[in-house]
Amino acid sequence: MTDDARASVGPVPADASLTIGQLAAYTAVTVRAVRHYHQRGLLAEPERDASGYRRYGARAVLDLLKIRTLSEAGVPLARVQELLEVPQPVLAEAVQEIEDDLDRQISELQLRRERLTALGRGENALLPGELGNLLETLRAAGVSEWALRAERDGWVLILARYPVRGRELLLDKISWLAAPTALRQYVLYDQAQHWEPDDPRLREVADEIIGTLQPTAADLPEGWQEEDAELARMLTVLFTAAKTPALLQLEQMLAEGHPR
Amino acid sequence: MTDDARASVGPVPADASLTIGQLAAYTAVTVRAVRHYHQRGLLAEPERDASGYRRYGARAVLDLLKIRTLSEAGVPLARVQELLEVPQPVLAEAVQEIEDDLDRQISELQLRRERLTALGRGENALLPGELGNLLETLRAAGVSEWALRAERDGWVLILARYPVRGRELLLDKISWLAAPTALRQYVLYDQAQHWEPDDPRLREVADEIIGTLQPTAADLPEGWQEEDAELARMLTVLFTAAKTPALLQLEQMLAEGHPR
DNA sequence: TTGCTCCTCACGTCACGTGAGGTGGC
DNA sequence: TTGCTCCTCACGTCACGTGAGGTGGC
Repeated sequence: MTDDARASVGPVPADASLTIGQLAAYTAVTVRAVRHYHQRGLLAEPERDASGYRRYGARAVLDLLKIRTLSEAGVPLARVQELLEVPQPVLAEAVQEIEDDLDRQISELQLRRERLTALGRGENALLPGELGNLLETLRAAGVSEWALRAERDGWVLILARYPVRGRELLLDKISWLAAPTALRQYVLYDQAQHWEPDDPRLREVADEIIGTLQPTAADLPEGWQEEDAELARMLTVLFTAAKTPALLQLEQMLAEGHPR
Repeated sequence: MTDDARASVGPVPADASLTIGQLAAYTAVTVRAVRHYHQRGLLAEPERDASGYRRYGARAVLDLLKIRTLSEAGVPLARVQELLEVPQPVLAEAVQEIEDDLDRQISELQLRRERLTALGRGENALLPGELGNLLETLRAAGVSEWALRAERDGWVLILARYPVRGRELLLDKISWLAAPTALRQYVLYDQAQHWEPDDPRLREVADEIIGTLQPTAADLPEGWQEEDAELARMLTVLFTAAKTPALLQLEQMLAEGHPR
């Protein structure tokens, strides 16, 4: 017997070999997976015993641990097969890349975990942070549920279609509302919609608002790019879609432009 | 128009609505996935425009963000569907469990990352730590590659079949080899196999080993449980499978038992 | 005799991916 | 007219899971 012959891990005496169940249990894969790897040619078919049962030696354990390690790291079985036939230094190099990939997967999972936590706080928490902040500010100021929803839905649509300009406009609105007078006017305007069109308080609200700047779609500067004109139209459509008679009356007063 | 009617997010004017591509891009899913969610009944089919194109409002964005968040966390779509119809507090409770699940997934990935690093160091690094240590000790002592492989493969098979008793025996062997004389005898025994059966150095090695304890399968205490008897037979099969003439001669000398 | 493991097909599963063939707006 | 998006089938993919029907060892 030569040293070479002994060095290769040959067939093992049946007494000291493993059944497919033992192999699978030790390497923590399913029996079905082992058979699947045989079918795909990833794992060599071992000898059979008198009953036709597969009998595995130590090589199968090593190979299977390798296959599982790579496969669980997200490597497709086709690629695993390639890597099984490659010398150790090349494998080590490939493993580096797979590790980077796994690190990205872990970061992704941590991101998903954060988004999940957000969902636990309500669906609005899944929206961009700036929008969430705006809605919180308005809610804290006593803005009606309906207005909150209209604000949210309008911005969602705007942001989805114009991510860059939309975000700029949103930040503009947030800084505008940072002024207490602006926020107060917003709340008044919101409350006014439930009044009768001839409610005398409408006049008071109009007088308070007139004279202070309130940006609207109409204020958008001329000469905007086409995208911006499109955006302006979208803003108009969204924020004039559902106005109560009281609001229309209020806007009429504002359009006249001078306090009575 | 009643407050209730306005509060529900109804169909959006086509001018301010999203195409399936815009919706998909903003929520970072594929167009195909959105259609798939429609097919499964997860996401309501929206109105169509004159060309038969789907037109989405803000509700679809919110719903889709919810679906994506849950689905990416590993929740099956069937379960996602259930959770979409559940009130917020119940959802929040479910999210807790899903978070725990995600945490487990992250831990699993970190484990896989460690195993991947081990694979980068060679296939032996995938084996149990104790076995790896044993092999390192022997390699450092100058044991032949063949003996290392035989040792490794033998223990792999033993550990796979008898995880508990096998590990105990392995630890026994490790502590036995901690004694310098034991390690030296191991190395001598290993080297002797390449000599001629009538090499006079065999006598010297035999004389050195005789008188010191070397545990073998034959030393196993009587009255072992059946598993242990089975294990003993396995040990014998494994470690007498491939002996050179020199080793047989050496064992003959050892069996005689007294130094010449 | 019962229970457990093993065997080989072969169809099923899950969440979409990927053409196939065609229409519509700029 | 070209390029891009949209539409609806409908089969394909990946890594096995899951019976179906049968044998073998204790």
